[in-house]
Amino acid sequence: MSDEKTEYTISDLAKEFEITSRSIRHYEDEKLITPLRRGVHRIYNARDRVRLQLILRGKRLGFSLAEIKEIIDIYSMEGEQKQTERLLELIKVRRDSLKQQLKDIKYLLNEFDVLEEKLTTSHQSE
Amino acid sequence: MSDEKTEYTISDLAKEFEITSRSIRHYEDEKLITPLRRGVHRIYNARDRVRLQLILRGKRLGFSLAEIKEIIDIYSMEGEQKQTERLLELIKVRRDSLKQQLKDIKYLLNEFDVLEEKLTTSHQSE
DNA sequence: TACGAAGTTTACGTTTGCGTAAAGGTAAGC
DNA sequence: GCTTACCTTTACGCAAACGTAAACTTCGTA
Repeated sequence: MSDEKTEYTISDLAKEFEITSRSIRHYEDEKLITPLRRGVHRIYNARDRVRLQLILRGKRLGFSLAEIKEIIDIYSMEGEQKQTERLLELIKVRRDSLKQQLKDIKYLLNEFDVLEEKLTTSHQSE
Repeated sequence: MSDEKTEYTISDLAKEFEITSRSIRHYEDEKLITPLRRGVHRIYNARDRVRLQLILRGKRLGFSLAEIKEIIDIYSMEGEQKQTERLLELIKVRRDSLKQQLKDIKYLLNEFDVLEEKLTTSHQSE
């Protein structure tokens, strides 16, 4: 009845996302994720798991861990009395960057289409 | 009547793309671009300029220089008798990666929309 | 309770992508 | 020929993002 699962060990998450435990500990060193401790062992919850997903998504997009931390911090501050203006500014910058990436991707995908077309048709006519 | 311009110095390109000459030389060290030489000086042509654009596009997408070289090599082999199968395979891998990035970007852009909405309306109601 | 699997900290090593001198060669204009 | 701006190579430096080894500790279970 609970949300899927409520607790994970470091190797649970490492396996699920196909990364090393070392990486996860590194993200913790860099303050991107802060699991609870049961004694000396790290205990991750659903929230931590979502954070890890965000980290990996950010990495796939080419963001540095510092940038990802910035983005994650935006999320963590939700519904706060923080500096709303600053948050909106951060979002704007990030959004512009992502939109540029969108263009780049569409350009490359199109190039691939053209190239593939060229390759398969020339292969056909032999 | 020719194509825009036929020759560029290293600083021409550095200025145009807002990077350092050092970076361009580094890309050459890594075999991503190989300009002609007039004596000891590097001379870049339109083709080199396109390559540089591809390099920067790849970087914006988070690819490593090694990966970008692989992509560029695909282009350079166009219309050859190389291993067509291998090229199609490389394209497929790259395309899958780009499509994943597309998903990631759309996800984040949507999150930003939601977050911005939340921020501006709550700001309004105060 | 003894063993093996998995977890922990500490710390040095490695790769990538340039930055940054150092020490000079070259080309254009005066 | 001298200055100035720009180019060259060589090479050490450095931050980021982990890899990897060492030397334990802890937990499940047989």
